[in-house]
Amino acid sequence: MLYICCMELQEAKLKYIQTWGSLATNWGVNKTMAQVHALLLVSTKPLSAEDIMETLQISRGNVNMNVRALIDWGIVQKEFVVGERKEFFIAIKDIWELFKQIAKERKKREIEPVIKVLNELQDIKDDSEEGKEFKKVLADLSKVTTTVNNILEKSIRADEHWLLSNFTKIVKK
Amino acid sequence: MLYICCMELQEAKLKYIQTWGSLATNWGVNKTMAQVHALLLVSTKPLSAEDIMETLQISRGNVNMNVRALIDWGIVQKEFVVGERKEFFIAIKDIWELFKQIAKERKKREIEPVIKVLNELQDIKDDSEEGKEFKKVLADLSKVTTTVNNILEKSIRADEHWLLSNFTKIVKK
DNA sequence: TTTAATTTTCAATAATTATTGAAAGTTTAG
DNA sequence: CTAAACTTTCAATAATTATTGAAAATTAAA
Repeated sequence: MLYICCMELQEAKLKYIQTWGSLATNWGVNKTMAQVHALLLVSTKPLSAEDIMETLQISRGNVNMNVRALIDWGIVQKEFVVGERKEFFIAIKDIWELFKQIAKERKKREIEPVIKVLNELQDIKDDSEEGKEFKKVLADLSKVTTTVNNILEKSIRADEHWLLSNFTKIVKK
Repeated sequence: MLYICCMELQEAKLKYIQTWGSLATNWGVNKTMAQVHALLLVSTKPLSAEDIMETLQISRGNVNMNVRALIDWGIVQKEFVVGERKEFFIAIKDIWELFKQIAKERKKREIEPVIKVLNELQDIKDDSEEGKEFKKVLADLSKVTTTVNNILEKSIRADEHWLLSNFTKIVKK
C-alpha cells in the first residue's frame, strides 16, 4: 500500500473499513469479507492479494477465500494490470449497482428458500382449531415475506432514479 | 408441551421453527433466539420457561437470556396466567406489527449509527484527487443508506394496508 | 519442456459466540 | 418472618465459525 501524503485520509479510510466490518457482523456477513470489500471500494486503483494482506494484516489463504466469495456475490471483479503477472481486484464502484447486487443475492439465497418452505407447510391437512391458527400465522408470514421479496425484485430491476425519486416521494408523503 | 392428536401438525411446527432458526443465522440473529420466537409465535397458548426448555431441549439459563432479548426487541411479552405463579410468554401475533418492530430496532441499533459515522467521515479536509474520490464513495453510500433508512422509517409509521397496496402497486408497475 | 511465480486448498488452530448449570437473588404464600 | 417457588446471573465449557500457513495445484515465462 502506498502512503503518500495526508495521513488523515488514510485514517478515515481505515475507520470506514472498520465500521463496515462491524455492520456486516450484525447482518450475518463475515467481518473480513466486509473489510476486504470496503478496502477495494475506497481504493483508487486495483489491489493485489498482497496489498490486501498487508493493509488488513491477514493471511494469503484468508484473502483468497474472501475475495473469491466477493466475486461469487458479483460485487468484486478480477482486473488485469499491464506488465503484471499476478491478479488484481476491484470492487463495483457504483453503489446503487452494489445495493442491487446484494439484494439480488440475498433474495435468491435466503428469502426465496424460506418462501418455499412456508408454502410447503401450508399444505398440511389439519382442520383442528390449532391447525387453522398455525395456517393463519404461516399465511401472514408468507404475505409479508413475499411483499419484501417483491420490493427487492422491483429494486433489482429499477434504476437509481426510481429508488431516489419514487420511494422518497412515498416516504415523505 | 401437550401432544394431543395429529402429529403432522406438530411436525410442521417444528419444521417451521427449524427453518426460522436457519434464516436468522444468515441475518446475524442467534439461532436459539429465533427458535424461541418461532415457538411462541405458533403456540396457541402462553408458554412458561419450562415449556420452552422441554420443547427446544435447551437449558433454563438459555431460555431466560433469549426470552429477555426478545422482550427487549419488543416482540415478546410476559403474560400472567390465573392461578399460576410462574411467568408465561407470548409473541406478538400480528406479523405486520412484528415486521415493524424488527425494522424499528435494526434501524435504531445498526443503520443509524452507520449513517452517523459516514457523515462524520465526510468532514475530513482533503482536496487531493484521492480524497475527492473517497468523499464521493461516502456520499453515495450515505445516499443509499439514508434512503433505506427512510423507507424503514415510513414502514414503521405506516399501517399494513399501506405496505400491501401502496408498495405492491409500485412493485407491479 | 523446466522452473519460478502465483493461486488454491484444507487440516490444524485460534477466535468468537452460544450454552450450560449451579449458586445467588427475588418474590410470594403461608 | 421462613421456606418454597421461581428467576437471574455468570464462570466454565461447548459449539461454531474464521484464520492460518504450508503443501499441492496451476499458470505462464524462459
